[in-house]
Amino acid sequence: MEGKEAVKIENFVGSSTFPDHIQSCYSLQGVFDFCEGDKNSLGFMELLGMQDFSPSLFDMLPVPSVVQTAASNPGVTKMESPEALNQPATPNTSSISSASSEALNDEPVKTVDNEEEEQQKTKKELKPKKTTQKRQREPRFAFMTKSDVDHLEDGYRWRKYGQKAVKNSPFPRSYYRCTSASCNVKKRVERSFSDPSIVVTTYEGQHVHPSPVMPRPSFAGAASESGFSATAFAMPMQRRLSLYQQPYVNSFSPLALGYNETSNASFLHESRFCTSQARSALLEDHGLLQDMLPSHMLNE
DNA sequence: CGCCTTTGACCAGCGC
DNA sequence: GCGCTGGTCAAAGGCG
Repeated sequence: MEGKEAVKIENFVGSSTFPDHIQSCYSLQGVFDFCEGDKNSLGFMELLGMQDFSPSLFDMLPVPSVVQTAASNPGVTKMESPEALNQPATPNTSSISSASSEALNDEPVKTVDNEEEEQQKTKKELKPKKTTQKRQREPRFAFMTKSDVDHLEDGYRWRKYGQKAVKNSPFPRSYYRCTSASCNVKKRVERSFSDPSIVVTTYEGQHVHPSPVMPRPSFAGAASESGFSATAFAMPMQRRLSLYQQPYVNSFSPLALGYNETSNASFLHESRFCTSQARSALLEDHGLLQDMLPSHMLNE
């Protein structure tokens, strides 16, 4: 990913607890500005320490990335950084969230195995349950999506392993785990208390495998779901929203002007780019996109 | 039959 | 120490 697609993440203040963030993020209109291009700013992937994706995963995906227009409809489908309070603000971006610093590297790789074994031992003695070691936290990324469905299609297969009522929210929180063996990515899905139409998804961890889900012939860019080189990307979701989701149009996007949501796959993909300059850069840099976008879009 | 969801119980962390 | 809450487990059941 290039810096030109940097995410603008404003400083979040306050708690690091998720619910609080949901609140605060949601209320933060314009948390992400799409059009103020600071090409030097760090992009989302940089935040994640994934600078080696080239072209960026985002750009490879023709999938509708629902980008929220902070101006007209606050809080919808924004990426959040609920737990990235320590991350440097990265001016400029669109649908992105941020890495949680809380667990990024504080995980002493050291004797995790040993610890785990010990703990498993002790726990088995107590109860044949729970193999959790000292609750290690993976980097987490959260973002909001306006959607009717809770579980958004993101190209990966998930198994629901729990659901809990959340305090101060009438909506339960669902817990999903990537079904791929050896991939311990998890995600939590819940609806925003303040706006039930908004789904807050929190990814935790990074996929260590390509997206296993073959595309349903949904989008024009059906390749989307599979073409995703999910090398280590935990939250492709913002790029792969299913048709169930109400596409959110980034009103800042020049493409949005001539495109409506019916062509969401292409449009939304583009929606991150706010200036024609950025767009042309996109077209130059990412030939892939050219294959995927309707020609008339490219001409625009 | 395999995979998934549901759901109640359990556990750990945290605040009081 | 106790209670609350979030997170996870695992049995049971459903579905294709």
